[in-house]
Amino acid sequence: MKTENTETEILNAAKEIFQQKGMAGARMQEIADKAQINKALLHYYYRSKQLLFEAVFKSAFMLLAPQLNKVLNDDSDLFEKIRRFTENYVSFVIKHPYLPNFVIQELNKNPEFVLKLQSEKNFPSIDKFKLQVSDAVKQGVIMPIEAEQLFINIISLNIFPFIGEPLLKALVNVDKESYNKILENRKTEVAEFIINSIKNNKNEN
Amino acid sequence: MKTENTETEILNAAKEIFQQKGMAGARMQEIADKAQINKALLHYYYRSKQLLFEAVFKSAFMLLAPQLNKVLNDDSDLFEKIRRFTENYVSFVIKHPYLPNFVIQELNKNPEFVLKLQSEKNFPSIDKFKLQVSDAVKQGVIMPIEAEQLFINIISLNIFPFIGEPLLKALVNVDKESYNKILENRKTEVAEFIINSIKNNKNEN
DNA sequence: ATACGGTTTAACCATTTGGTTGACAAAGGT
DNA sequence: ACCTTTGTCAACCAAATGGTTAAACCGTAT
Repeated sequence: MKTENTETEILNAAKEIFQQKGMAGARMQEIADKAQINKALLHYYYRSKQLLFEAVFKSAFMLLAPQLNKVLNDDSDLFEKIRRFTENYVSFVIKHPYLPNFVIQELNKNPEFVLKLQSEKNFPSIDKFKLQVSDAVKQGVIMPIEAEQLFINIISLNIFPFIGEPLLKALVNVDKESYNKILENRKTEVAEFIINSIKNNKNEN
Repeated sequence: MKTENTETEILNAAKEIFQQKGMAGARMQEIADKAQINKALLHYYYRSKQLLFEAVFKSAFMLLAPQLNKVLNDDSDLFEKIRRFTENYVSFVIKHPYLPNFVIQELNKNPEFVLKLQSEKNFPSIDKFKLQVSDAVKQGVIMPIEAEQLFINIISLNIFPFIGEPLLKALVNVDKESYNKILENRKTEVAEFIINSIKNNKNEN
């Protein structure tokens, strides 16, 4: 009886395959091979491809959510928060290289999926961040900007370089190694780029 | 004999299906249905799913490339160029909503694809942009920044809000209509955000 | 030892899917 | 008129694919 072990073995194999090939491109047999078990076991534990996929997807999102919460519900100072998030995010994605792309991609092909996620307890909420931004604006720490726009900017600058890697690597015309250096530099560059844009230079208090 | 017409009819149908469902998710029968022709005709004109897909992909990229060239090889002033690009890009994507996501996605699943694209004559090159940025830095118009980083920032801020729409819409917690308003505002907001970040305030010459 | 529960497998099944074939129609040249 | 080329289709095919089944396996409680 390996019981519990097999189930997670399957989930791990499924994560790899689904995240690399997507729902449509993944093959149940390939997942079974990677988990080194009989294909029937996939159905024994997860009933169907759809359900196995949903387990993988939910698990992936649950890994991503706390990352996003770092920008949204952390209590630290706005600038510090931006710095910490941009620095942490790179290391996170290096550990899970296919994850952001996977989540984005499947969400695009299945937009109603988001409803299931939103009902989860720890789904990130932007409310606290909005207050923090409007406070910073009122106190003259930063130039007027809508929290939504700032949030979208932060996320875009951090996530897209990974999702668009093949395209950007070709456009910037560098090899894998140089691109990784560029990404490494972004750990600090992006935060300064953002802060530089929003900080209010007229008030030096 | 409708000849020439059928071929483009197929390509148009294939574009829609492939861009929405990706290579793996697309079905030849569905493309034939959308083109209102017999499935055998798909193979008569394009031999295989792979070749039909490549035709669609290349055509999609050829639409995207000139957009990117606007940032790279246009002769206008740096700030003006950034403003024009961010403004134009939104209208472009509204016309081709699935296109950027499609290109990014298939490039991720097929990174060697990029080689075929790079050999094309009008593949965007960053060289001119690099010169322009380093000149602007030398002349004190903008703060020191590497052209590659600036380029990645511009592209990220403009493309990601579309690719990540389902995710961002949920995180920012707004409906389709409000999100579109946010995107509309970004036509100008993004350019100012970028320029604000890089422009040198100390030299007012 | 035996019976029982959950676990695992090989073999199997129905459907889907990309691709092919052969007949036939519609021009177009001679 | 007749033959060749091109375009179109219904029917067909083999392979792949998600899913099922019935039997075997195995630890454990009786």
